[in-house]
Amino acid sequence: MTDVAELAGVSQTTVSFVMNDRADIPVAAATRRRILEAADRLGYRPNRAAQQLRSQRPATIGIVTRGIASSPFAGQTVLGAQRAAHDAGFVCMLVDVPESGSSDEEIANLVDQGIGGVLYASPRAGGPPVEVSRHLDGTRTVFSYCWPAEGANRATVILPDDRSGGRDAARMVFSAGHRDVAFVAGTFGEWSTTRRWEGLVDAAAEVEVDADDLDVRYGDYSTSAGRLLTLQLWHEGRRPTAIVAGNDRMALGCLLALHELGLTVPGDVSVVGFDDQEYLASELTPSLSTVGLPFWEMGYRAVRSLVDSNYRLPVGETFVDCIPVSRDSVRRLPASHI
Amino acid sequence: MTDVAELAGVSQTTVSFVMNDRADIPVAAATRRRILEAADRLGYRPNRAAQQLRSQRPATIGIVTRGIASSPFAGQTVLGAQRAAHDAGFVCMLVDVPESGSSDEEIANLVDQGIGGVLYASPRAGGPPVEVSRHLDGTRTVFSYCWPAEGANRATVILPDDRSGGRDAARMVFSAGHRDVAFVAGTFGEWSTTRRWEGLVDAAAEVEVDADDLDVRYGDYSTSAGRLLTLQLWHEGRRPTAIVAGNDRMALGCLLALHELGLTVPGDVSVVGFDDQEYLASELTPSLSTVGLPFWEMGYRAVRSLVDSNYRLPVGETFVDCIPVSRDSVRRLPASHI
DNA sequence: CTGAGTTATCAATACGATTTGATAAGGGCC
DNA sequence: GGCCCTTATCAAATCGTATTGATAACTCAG
Repeated sequence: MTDVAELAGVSQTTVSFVMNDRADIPVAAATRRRILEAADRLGYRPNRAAQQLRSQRPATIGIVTRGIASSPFAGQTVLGAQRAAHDAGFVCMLVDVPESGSSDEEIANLVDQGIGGVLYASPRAGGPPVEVSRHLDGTRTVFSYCWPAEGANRATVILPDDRSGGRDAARMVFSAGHRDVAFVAGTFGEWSTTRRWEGLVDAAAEVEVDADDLDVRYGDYSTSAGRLLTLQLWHEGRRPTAIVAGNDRMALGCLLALHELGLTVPGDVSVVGFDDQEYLASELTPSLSTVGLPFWEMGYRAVRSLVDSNYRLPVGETFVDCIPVSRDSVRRLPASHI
Repeated sequence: MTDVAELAGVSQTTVSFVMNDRADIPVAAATRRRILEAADRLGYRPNRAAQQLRSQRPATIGIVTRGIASSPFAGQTVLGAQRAAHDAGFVCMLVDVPESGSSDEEIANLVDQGIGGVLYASPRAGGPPVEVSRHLDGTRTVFSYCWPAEGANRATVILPDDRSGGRDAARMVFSAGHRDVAFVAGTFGEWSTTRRWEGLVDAAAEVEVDADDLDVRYGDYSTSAGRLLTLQLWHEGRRPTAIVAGNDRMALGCLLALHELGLTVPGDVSVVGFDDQEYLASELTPSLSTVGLPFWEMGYRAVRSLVDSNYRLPVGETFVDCIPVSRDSVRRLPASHI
């Protein structure tokens, strides 16, 4: 910056004013031009460390992910977060932590960076609540698809609206005329599982189907569980015309099981998934009707709330709508069938 | 730090020496203890910006990923990278860029941070070569599973050994007695596809199978391509006893197709995948024998080479072994069958 | 012509650490 | 005792920027 000042024949102070586009300080147009030219010629780039040291204003956002590696989804959250950070002139620092265990040191490292806030992102609502490191005590934190172990009611949490998502999924089959529907669900008791089930019940009520007539079986969100539960249904003599699966992997399991049973999808049975998992849902045969989770938007809104004072997420839970995607795995039943 | 010095009754200089564990400067044990105690009491944490400004030593590594969001693999690279960075006291800054298009500004941002080096990570060798931003000119860069568009021969590149991986995959079926093997391959001409094919030919030679007797068909690494190519094989009257698929998604396509054809896996046909894709390979029925890619190690070694001067990746290509995983989708043929 | 207000610029300081060069005290040797 | 070497400590300079308070030149109303 001193070099630029010298080349432009002004003081370093003035250069700083120009570089920061300070509206409250007038700089002659000619001077401004000379400075910008000099900066350009010298390829001047600001020294972030110096900026930060002097201004004390944070310029980076910490993203703490639980299991980015194991999930095809966490990445979307990170992308949304990055966009929001970038829009506000922030940069992102990423730390991945195991689902349990504190990684205290990593977090401390992050905080030392002079962070403007932290996004704590999980790819799913399962697993234990987040043990928040003490090092984050003075730092604004937003939780995405997870809750802190302590003070969850005072935390800012952003969540997909799994309930309305479940409703969306169920409507896909109900509106196609199906009435005998099975729910091949994920892990029993897990937040998302319960919410999706509630949504399914909502949708059933809309078409005057009694919730008790819905056959629900719980597994663990894996492909093999989807397959086994489906086989189990048939072995018990149940013959639903449609299956709503807990997620796309389970839906794949359903597909495999139905194949084994000599049934076709959607000819004999319709199947709906959940997640709109990349490289999976759209590629299966038939392509899977499913409900996508709004990870990108969750990441975006969470971080925007950290960097943009005109935009604040409220304390408590904020829900973001899921994104239903209609594809080929649902067949409309002929009217006579109903 | 000044506070710590005051509380401990020493100069700030001495505190700095203790905090940095400087071996070349002797500090009395008692003094050291007093300082550490004071630091602990005050909850002292160093100001990274100040450290960096003064020392001019970089403390962060930039990770540029192409498409972290869309891939279940990139995450592993990031994890390995993070471990290596952390081990050397570095922290990671992450930027995701679209596969084509420069994201110049994001990269400039990264470099301004005072970066110690950059890892350019792609989840697959496909796509166009990386257009490296000019802003990275003075920065040491390592490429993982991709090459720079310019000066590729002078770049440091770390790659999975897809050829030996292909060999591993093929050996799984050859050593189980299969001789009539089809290769349901990925995108034609793509680096990985070619290398895997070469490996397959290597393995064929080992058991004296002529490469011309291998039936190879190219698709695009998608599940639906795997399915269509498999159906096509059978429609043309081919009856291989084993299929080596270009990746796990294609292997899944094979499974689906074989189901449709009324065949069982591995009873009638054995299938081998590639990637050991999380949530997929191990969950299918039968669980998929496959070959994992060493993403974690690639990330680790790449970044270690940036932060640890005792460990340097050579200029040019470095290959890391793939990780064969034997599961249930391959059946050993009875000896009489051969 | 004067004083106040505006415009354009700068000198000096502070941010919190690292690093350099200096100083003082103690020990060993002749 | 004088000299040198080692040990233990510190004062001061420095990194590159943002910020504050001052200054000089100019404008304009009275």
